[in-house]
Amino acid sequence: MQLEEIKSKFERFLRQKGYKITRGRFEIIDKIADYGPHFEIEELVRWIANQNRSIASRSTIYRTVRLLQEFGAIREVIKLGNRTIYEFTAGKPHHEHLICVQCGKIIEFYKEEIEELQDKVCEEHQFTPLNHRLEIFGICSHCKAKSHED
Amino acid sequence: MQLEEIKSKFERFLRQKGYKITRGRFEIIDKIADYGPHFEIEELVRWIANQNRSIASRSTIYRTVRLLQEFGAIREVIKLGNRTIYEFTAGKPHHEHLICVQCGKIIEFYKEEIEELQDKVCEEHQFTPLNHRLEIFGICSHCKAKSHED
DNA sequence: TTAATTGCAAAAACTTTGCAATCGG
DNA sequence: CCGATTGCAAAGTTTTTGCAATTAA
Repeated sequence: MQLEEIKSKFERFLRQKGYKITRGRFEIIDKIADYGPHFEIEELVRWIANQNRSIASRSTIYRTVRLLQEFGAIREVIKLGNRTIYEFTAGKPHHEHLICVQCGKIIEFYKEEIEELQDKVCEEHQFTPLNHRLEIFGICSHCKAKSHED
Repeated sequence: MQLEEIKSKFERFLRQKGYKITRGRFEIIDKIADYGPHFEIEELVRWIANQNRSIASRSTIYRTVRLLQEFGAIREVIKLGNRTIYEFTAGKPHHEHLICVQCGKIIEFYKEEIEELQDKVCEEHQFTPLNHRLEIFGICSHCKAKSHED
């Protein structure tokens, strides 16, 4: 999905909720898209603050991230210790993550069968799933190779 | 695994690390075992503080929870918003969780095939898994039934 | 006009830490 | 005795919020 498409869908979302279309909100989307697929809020706050023209305060960024989660463009994908890593899903299909605990590298994957098995488990428990998150923590191939050098 | 067995393994763990065997640490294990399988730290701190004989301060509880995680008796199993729910795994076999976002109910499940598929994914990425967490958020059967009453 | 939004600073919630006193081995 | 542990209070992080000024509709 194109960025412009997301923004116009977000605009519709805001209208439908009775919220206002402000420049700040859309500039934050641009910045998040620029930043890359994964970010932590404080990281984003500092990054935005360090740019020549500041577009939004810390509170507005926090509030907008919450709004974008509600809208569905952003997801909390990794919870590691006290850190939360968000993903700008931007219409990307659903997927899970491998996280290298050594270098922080994030690898995305999708396994249809895992999804199906989850649905099965939910059925067995008469549980209606809304969303899920699978995080696999470990060591990536690069870090493993590096540790063998010693 | 029996509580006493866990405690004696923990004792060995402490010795092996050059740490000390203190009464506080073992009383905290007892309290966690008493509390139930899932807890949040602040909840536990308040619960312990409200008992006639206080056994450990907030810092000691935080420090001991960290130690027990290192030891492997405790796991961070659910990360929801800014909350962290720990589990006293106590030698229970590995499993994942369904979390009802309405009432907070936690249902444990285990699906061998999901585990196998995860291993397969890791192999495909030459990724060495250390641990993982699968959280499925949704509505439990009880809450669904209740919402149909209206 | 009027209701939502923003920025700021303050507060809240959670967690870690420095330090002096204490305790275990 | 020596080094680890504890409790306390202080500080660190991350996130939320009250409020007055501003802005969108």
